[in-house]
Amino acid sequence: MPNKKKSEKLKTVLPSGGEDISFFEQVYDVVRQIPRGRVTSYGAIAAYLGTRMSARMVGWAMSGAGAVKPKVPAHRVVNRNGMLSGKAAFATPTLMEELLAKEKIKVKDDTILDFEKKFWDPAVELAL
DNA sequence: CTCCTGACTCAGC
DNA sequence: GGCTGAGCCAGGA
Repeated sequence: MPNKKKSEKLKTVLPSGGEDISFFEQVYDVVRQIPRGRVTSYGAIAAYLGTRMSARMVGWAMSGAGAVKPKVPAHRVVNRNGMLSGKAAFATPTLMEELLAKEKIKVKDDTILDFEKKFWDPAVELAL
């Protein structure tokens, strides 16, 4: 079956230094490390990767989060406001909220309550 | 090959 | 204090 590495398509042009992983994989790696009951923002991940302004790429990387394995808890990633901007990208627009609810995360009006309290900063937790 | 859009964010008005 | 524009990287038409 002609299918082995879909990520190969996402092959990046990262500077030759040893890092062959793409920007997307870096995002996935960080997101997978998000502990249960915690959430983070695209900007935080982007900042952790060193590209604060490329938060869009982070969100976009999440577009393939459901297609990449192992599974990426994209539902724990929201925008800077804590709003579930990407809920529409899930199987169902309510799936994201449900998943968060299972982690004891309260969501009101598509926005995470106590967001800053449940906020998980990779730059701090991972202390890179 | 060029143009546009996209799960964002910041700065300016 | 809310809206608009610009910047970011990458992929699809």
